[in-house]
Amino acid sequence: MLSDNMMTRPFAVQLQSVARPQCLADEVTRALVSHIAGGDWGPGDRLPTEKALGEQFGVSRAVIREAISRLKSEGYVATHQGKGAFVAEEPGLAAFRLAAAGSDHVGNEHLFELRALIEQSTAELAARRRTARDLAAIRGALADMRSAYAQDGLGLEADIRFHEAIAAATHNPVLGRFMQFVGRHLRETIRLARVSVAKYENKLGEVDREHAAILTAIERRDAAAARTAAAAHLANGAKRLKIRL
Amino acid sequence: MLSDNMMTRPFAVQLQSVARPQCLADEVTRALVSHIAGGDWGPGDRLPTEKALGEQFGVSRAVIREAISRLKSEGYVATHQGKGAFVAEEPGLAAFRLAAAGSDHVGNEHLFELRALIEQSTAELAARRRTARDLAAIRGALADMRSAYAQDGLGLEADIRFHEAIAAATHNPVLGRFMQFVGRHLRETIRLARVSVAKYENKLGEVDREHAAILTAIERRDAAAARTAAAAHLANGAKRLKIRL
DNA sequence: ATTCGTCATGTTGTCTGACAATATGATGAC
DNA sequence: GTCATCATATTGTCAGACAACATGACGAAT
Repeated sequence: MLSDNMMTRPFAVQLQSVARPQCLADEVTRALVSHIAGGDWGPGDRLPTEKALGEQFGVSRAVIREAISRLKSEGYVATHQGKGAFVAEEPGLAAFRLAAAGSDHVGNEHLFELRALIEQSTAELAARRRTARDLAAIRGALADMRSAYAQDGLGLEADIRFHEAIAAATHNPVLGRFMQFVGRHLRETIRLARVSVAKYENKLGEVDREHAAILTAIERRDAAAARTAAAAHLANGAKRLKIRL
Repeated sequence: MLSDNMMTRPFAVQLQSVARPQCLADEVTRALVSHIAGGDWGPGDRLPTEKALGEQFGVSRAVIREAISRLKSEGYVATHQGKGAFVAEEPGLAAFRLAAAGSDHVGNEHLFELRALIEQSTAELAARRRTARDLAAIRGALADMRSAYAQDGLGLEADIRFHEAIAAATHNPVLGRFMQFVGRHLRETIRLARVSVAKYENKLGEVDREHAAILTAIERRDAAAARTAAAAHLANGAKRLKIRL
């Protein structure tokens, strides 16, 4: 990687592909991560010095430092002044990315399935733990969604708030934040589905009934019913999205 | 944040707390992230120029660039040569961290609960989709664990392999990698529990029976039983860890 | 008057060199 | 042998310079 012809010197023409890095630090970061994830450098190993890496990649120390700075914040390496940079015991443990270190994209069906699983468990937990406040937040989001429907809107933002309010009702902050993370990654997917459902199939009533069923179960503190209702909602959502699970 | 007295110049003594930054880029990164997460700078807003930030924080442009480089790789900002750095539409969406942007640590009970939820769903899916190969991998890990028991070991590494093999059997790469992520964060917690269980309570047989129950359910492709068995394993694990859920 | 090229300015991207702070081994005094 | 001292190597930081790009102002050509 990083072949000579594109990295010899500042003048890297490289006008072939649409993907133009435009940032040497990106390239170097990718290269270093793949070295670590690929096992070339194992936990505890010392990386080459910044000077050596700079010469190897044909870039200045500043670029190398930017790349290593990223590796540090992602938990791939730890540096010690005067000693060097060392691969961490559990490289990459600091942050989770949906796309694996090597590949670039993740199939929507896999992501949607992950969301479906979490959502079911979240609904179940929310039914057990929701307070009156939580319930009010969930009801409020559902009401906003209905207002949006009435005004010919999609209610996408309220939809997301609805699910995030349920996640908050679990009173598990990590769970809540992860739901949020996954949900927002699916946001565009959800939006497209919502458009087609609303405009061409007129199934917003169906979606609303599913949401109402979840809310009712959470109101009644019926954990099993909440899980079932969430599962139904997500399964139908997958159908509407033409995703097969 | 980053009050003047600690960032005026290279000579930042600051010998009060145990947390010694030792890296200005860390500090600047934290400050910038908290500005964005805190809403001071909203999506689409332009950040101050690198020069201005450098003067504001009392550090050189190189440090600012390292910090912004991290923000870019975490999806907080996007930069455009000649224009500036702009807050992303969905700041921080690129990576998920267990500790929220502001706080530093996450309670083990919350993390363990998240793992328990995922593990149940994972076991259920694995029961539906496992191939013969998957089954062999799971069996192998369990066998290794038993060998470790017999040799007076803890079998911790085989334990982790057991659960990761189940995750792999779902054939959902995102789910598998997330399980791995959470599991490794809990590794130390699990290890401590395993030590106490093995040495002082002699309950390794109990653990083994729970693992075997999960395996059997997956063998039989009995999704409901797999979920139940996983739930029981995690609930008992919580007890052994003295975590109340 | 409009359009277009040119220029000046500001910003990010990169390079270079220097020094400070820290770790490590070698050297030498005791 | 022990310990202080020094030289060296490496990361952390600073400073200045130039390249690449964006933007608006200005003026010439139509």
